Amino acid sequence: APLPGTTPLYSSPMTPMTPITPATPASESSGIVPQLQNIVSTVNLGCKLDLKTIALRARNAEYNPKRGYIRSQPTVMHKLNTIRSIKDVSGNCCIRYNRVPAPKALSSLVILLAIISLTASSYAFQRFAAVIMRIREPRTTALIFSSGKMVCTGAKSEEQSRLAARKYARVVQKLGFPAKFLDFKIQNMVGSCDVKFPIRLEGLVLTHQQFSSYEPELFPGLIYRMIKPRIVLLIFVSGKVVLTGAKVRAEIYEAFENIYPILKGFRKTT
Amino acid sequence: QMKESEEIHVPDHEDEEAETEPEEGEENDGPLLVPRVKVAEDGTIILDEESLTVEVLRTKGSCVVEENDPIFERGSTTTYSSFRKSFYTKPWSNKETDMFFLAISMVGTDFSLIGQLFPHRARTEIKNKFKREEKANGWRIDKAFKEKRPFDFEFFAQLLEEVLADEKKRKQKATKRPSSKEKKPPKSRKKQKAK
Amino acid sequence: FVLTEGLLTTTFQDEEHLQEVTYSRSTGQNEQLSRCKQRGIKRVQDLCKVLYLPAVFEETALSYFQRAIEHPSFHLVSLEKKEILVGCCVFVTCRQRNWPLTMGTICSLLYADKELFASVYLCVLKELELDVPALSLTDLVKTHLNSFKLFQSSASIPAKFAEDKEKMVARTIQIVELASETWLVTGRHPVPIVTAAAYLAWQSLQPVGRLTCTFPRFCKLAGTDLPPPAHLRLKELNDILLRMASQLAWLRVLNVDKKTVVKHIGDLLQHRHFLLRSSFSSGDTEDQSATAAGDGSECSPQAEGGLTQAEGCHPGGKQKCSSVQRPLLPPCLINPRKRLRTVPLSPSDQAITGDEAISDSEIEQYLRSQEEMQELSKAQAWH
DNA sequence: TTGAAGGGCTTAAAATAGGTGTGAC
DNA sequence: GGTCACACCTATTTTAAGCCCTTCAAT
Repeated sequence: APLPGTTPLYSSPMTPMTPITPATPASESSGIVPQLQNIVSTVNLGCKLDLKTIALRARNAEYNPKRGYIRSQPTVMHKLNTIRSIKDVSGNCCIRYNRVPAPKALSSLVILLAIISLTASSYAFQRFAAVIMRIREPRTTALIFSSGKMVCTGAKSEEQSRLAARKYARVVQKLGFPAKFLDFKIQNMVGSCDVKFPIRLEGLVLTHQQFSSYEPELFPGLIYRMIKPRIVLLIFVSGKVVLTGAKVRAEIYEAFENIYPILKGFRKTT
Repeated sequence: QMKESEEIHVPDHEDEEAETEPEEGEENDGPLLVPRVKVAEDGTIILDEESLTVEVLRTKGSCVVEENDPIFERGSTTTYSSFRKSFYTKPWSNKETDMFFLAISMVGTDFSLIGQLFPHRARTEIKNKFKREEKANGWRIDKAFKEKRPFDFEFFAQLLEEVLADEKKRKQKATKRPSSKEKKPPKSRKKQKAK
Repeated sequence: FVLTEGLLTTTFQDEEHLQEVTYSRSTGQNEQLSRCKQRGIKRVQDLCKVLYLPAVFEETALSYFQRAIEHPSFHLVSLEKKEILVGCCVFVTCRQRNWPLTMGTICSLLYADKELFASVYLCVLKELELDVPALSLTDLVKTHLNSFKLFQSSASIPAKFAEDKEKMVARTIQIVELASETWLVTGRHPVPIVTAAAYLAWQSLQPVGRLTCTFPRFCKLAGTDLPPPAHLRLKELNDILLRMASQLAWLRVLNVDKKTVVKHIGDLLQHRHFLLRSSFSSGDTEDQSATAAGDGSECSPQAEGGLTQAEGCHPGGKQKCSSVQRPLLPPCLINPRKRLRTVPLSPSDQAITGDEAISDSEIEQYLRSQEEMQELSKAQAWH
């Protein structure tokens, strides 16, 4: 598969390129290479972690395991008129203030009761049980679990994702945990590109109905579930395409080369 | 038909004072919608939670259809529903943005903790602000993270209060006297203030 | 055991029979076998009644519901979703028979959250592998206009505002088709398009006295909603009409503007194919047009370093468009929304192998010193 | 009174995981 | 009634274009 930055530039989109043999016949190649936008990977650090310690000692970390309840106070009435949100003891917002929808405005007492019931007891403020950690180089975010498993998101290449994951592991090590670096694996890749011509989605959904879902009432893009490779594509009228669900980048490239000739068939009114 | 509850999501209010009023709605439905509440001697509000909960669960989707005879015609008009649960985020002014970067340099990337420094902002607002600034002014994020400052809650709270009060004052002035084009000299942004 | 095994038959008699058996059995001896299923069946029937659907729809909807409720993917979902499932099955049935029911209508009947309905609906399509035709805009025009109160004068509708229904439907359909041909429909909510087209149709059928009636007032008269995107659709349609009008010599001398162009909609629609061809670059150059509107096709396939530059040249392209032969393109390509983008990979980023050494000092910038930790806990205690 | 602008939600994918909803055993 | 085996909420990332909502600027 062609590599984005290293391949000689194609002087013309339709010109078959010489150096690397594409999977498809040269005459059918799109000449367009999808760009990777996001990579999700997992690693097992191989030891149990105390997330509270990590959150306290790392200044690039965040952790809200669970909550307490806010007890209703006489000041609730006052708060109603002066603030825009109520936060729980961890500082997380549990209630936001906006305007009551006009047609079915609720009486303020009902609102107050709802707020009290939510803050007082019946609502459990579920929080996520992982440390959220960020580094700037490569710019990524990681979820670190007490089991020692870690998820790394936001990298734009496989190598970046691996390097970032190693840095997170080093931070954890430096905090005193015997972290290892086991089973690094790319779990998902997202790519995007532009075919440079508008696409009649309503025509495409007719001829590829078994793979497509196009519901403009719900989402402006057509959702195309390709079987081989098993990739989901979001196709937009503008000609922009998003590809996701890949484990390796070749799947993104292959899926795009598969869809390109199909899209070319719908650039004009059908 | 069927207006009442709308329930759980907690809409809210803020617009006006309601304080004075247990006006309550008699306009809304029937006997059961309003849960009972009483005020204890110390002022604590006590809610008959059970009634509220039951109410909410019941209205949540169950028998809408069978119990009324809506006159919906085919292709009817009422179709454009918008039960959206989106929340409006007040735009960040330049000075508040400066405070945001100050917070970053004080506590790092703990958005919940930063949220405690901004009483009027939710964690998601802080997180979105961070992501937005990362794309638009990534260098400022880097700079703020590297320039560590001592974490002084009181200092921050006081400074923020001043900034917000200032803004409010300015806004009122602007609305009352539109002529004054003073507004605010567009400084900041580049050089940051705050000691 | 499955009570409904073999239930998905195709004839009315079979289905009715099995349905009866199912109901009595489950109520009589096996009550717990899905209380929610029984309730769901009842709700499907009620919903069909409320919507005045033809009798045949009910059986189809019921068979979908039973298929769905027994499908492994829906066994363990929340009760709330199961109730929405009812609406999805009715909705699917309507779609398959080209009955123009919108999601908004069904959501308001079910008192359901639109986003939740949407997710259940997409799930049903995926899991049951259903092929559902798109909502037919032509059919939607007919039924949507049917609810307008414009077709006979009354206390609230002056005679000059009343319009013949057939004429109104015919012209609205033509305008919707024009919108579709000019990329105004793809990816957009259908109802606002119809609303905007109906307004233009109504004005154009008798411009005298109606030109001064605003869009919101029109909707109020007709007793219909005015969804926010309808304003945008109206603006886009006006833009197209003006462009078409500029091709006709006798209109050019009249100096038509966005208000007066409405008077000539009849003429414009008559020659719409010709006018579209001549007012935009011809059909086949769509690929050139894309090139003209976007950045050069040369620079984009590969160079991502050129991304920011490419954005920089958009304004130029836009201006070019507005003057002469603008290509016929979707509005989202003509007025690209400026969005923040992540900075692209720099060459040095691409050189990363993943095996680089990691310095201690780099890691240490992420750690709090002993003093910082004390400050932090002190501050939190205070709070 | 209008619009424009800005921010946040929708859709897809994938791993991580506790607590709880759900219904058949 | 307890077990089982999922659902599914919270959270993270990233692109696409449309819609919704609020605020503020000109007319």
